[in-house]
Amino acid sequence: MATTRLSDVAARAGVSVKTVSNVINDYPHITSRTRAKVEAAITALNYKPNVSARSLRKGRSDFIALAIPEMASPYFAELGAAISRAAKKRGITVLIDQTEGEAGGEQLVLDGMRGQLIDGIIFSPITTAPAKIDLADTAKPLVLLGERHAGGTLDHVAVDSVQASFDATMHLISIGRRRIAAIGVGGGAGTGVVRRKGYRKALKAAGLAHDPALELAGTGYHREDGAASMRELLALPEPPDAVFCFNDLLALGALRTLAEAGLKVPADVAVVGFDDIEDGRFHSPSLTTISPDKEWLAENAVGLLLERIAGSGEAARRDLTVPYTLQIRESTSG
Amino acid sequence: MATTRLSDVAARAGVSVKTVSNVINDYPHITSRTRAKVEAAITALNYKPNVSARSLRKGRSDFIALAIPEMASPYFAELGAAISRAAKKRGITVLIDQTEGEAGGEQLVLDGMRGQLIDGIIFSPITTAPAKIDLADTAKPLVLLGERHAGGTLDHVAVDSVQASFDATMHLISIGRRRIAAIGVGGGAGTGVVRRKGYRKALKAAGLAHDPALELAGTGYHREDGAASMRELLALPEPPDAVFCFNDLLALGALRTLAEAGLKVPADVAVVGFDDIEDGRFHSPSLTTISPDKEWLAENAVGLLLERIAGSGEAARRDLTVPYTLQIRESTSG
DNA sequence: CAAACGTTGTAAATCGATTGGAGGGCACCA
DNA sequence: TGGTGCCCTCCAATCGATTTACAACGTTTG
Repeated sequence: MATTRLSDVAARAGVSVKTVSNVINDYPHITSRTRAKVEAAITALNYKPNVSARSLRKGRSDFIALAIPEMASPYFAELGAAISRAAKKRGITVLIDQTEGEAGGEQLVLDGMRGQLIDGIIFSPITTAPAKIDLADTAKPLVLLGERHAGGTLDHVAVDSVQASFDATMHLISIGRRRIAAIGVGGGAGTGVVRRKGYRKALKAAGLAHDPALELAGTGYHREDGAASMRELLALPEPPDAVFCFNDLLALGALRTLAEAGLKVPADVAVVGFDDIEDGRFHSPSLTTISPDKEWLAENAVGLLLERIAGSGEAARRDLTVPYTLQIRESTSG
Repeated sequence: MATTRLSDVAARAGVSVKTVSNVINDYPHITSRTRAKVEAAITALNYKPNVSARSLRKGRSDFIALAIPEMASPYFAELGAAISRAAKKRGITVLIDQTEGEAGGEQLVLDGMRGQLIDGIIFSPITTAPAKIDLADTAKPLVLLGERHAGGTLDHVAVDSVQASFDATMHLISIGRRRIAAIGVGGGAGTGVVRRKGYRKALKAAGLAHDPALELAGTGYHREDGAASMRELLALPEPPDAVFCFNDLLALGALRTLAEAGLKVPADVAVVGFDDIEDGRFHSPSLTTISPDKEWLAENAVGLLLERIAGSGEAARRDLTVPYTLQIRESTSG
């Protein structure tokens, strides 16, 4: 229980504090005998350097923050898990911040929250306008996830949403659908806009008419929003024969509504999602979806942030594009 | 960018450092005028106390850790979200630790990990034997989630799993099922054992024979495990007419298998889960399940831990029982 | 044999916030 | 005007690790 200090280790190993510090911080000029002695003492005493003291002195804590709208949302939970793992591999710890999708919470992230403890932030905004984020003087390195916007100045990691949405829509077209709806066009932080762009582009490429009645904004990106939007679509005089949902939760909600209505998927209505959460893989019917490589995303977001933290600062801004695949499952190929 | 210090605030407000500290730490004997001046300076400079320095000095960081098997698992994601919220309300921050269900990871939690930064731990073990946990000298207050075991010495918050499982099984019996399987009896850290106890108790109470072939251990608590176990059950010469799955993920996996087999739920097989994750509420059919009050759980786990942290120490061990309800949905009442 | 080198010890300062004690200044009351 | 509180300042020490500068020691090498 008595907290062991560096000096305790030094005493135990019969060396000076300086030497122990040298060992811990991988300094050159240390005999392997000394190093062994010190390491033995460290494990014997189960010594763990005091994070507060170290961070206070070094100005680095090896903590980074991940700011996401909500961790109970499967996509963010999976992302958080991947980022935590990626960080842990590099010896750093991730603090997860739920912004609750509120502007206030996100603003808090942008201000130097958490009193200089964290070394940097991976931020997945949802309400804050991109332009505002760029202006924020965070004092800490910041990597953005999610849709990019022109003229940004921050490092960025994201899927090419336009292309992915184009692919998803083209897939629906390729299986013979002609009346394709989109759910989620009003989505946060530009997501809706960008994915709609890909969707419209595909319709145009296929020479299909664009019907505004088939573009549903909804109020959020959850299952219930998808369910509600789908109900609206079914109430249309001429309901769609396919739906592209801008994330998997919306799609799962839509599937629920379709099941309640007694419609067959994909026979009556085909459904495509976006995110590839595990939930969709086990659903009946399983969900066709855009599958971003989350491990890649996590690795690179963390890597990018750590480079920023290590680097003196003025390197050029970088934009990484996350690889993705279209996972074709039962919801479009009965 | 220049990190503002306490002394900067003092200078700006025209008072001494001590006074600013007094204001921040809510000391008595401060004129409202002075307080106002200081607070104005704080907001003007956007001052945030340096967590490292404060924690070093005070020996408290207002950080607690939540150690869970994996945050990508919906139940834990929802729990983590609830606990984060509960903690934030009290001004403290939650670090989430994924033990990955590995003994090593859990052991790390038990050792005083994170170098004295955290004030306490909320621990949801899965592989570590309960007895071992009790013995661990964590040096930090620890609250356990999950199944309790006799003779424990640590604070504990959990659902009465035996009773809940009894209720779940009785519900299946009450709708006329007679051949009721259980999936997950081999589950981690005592969960399987305790829930099986309630399951068997219900069978016995109803005078139903207990068939060992209907108790599936499986290898984990994920969808794929549930799907695999269900396949085994269907391969039986005399398959069950109902299944009680020890968590919702298992149940969702089982539902998937049933759908693939072309069986109707609940007509052919009724299914009950445990946890009430959002996923099950939107599934078709929606999942009947034991619904623990997660908000209550979060509030009380955090509250209990904070009391421990604040208290000098020797208060008696406490055991809190989380309220739950049986949510009857389509998977048992078509 | 002496200079050079490599390894470790000593001593002291630093990071920023907190805290205790001694004392100064002020207002208010008698 | 003298006295009593109350509010606040000043000074110094502390938390634990890191880091700098320099000294001391032993070994190797020219």
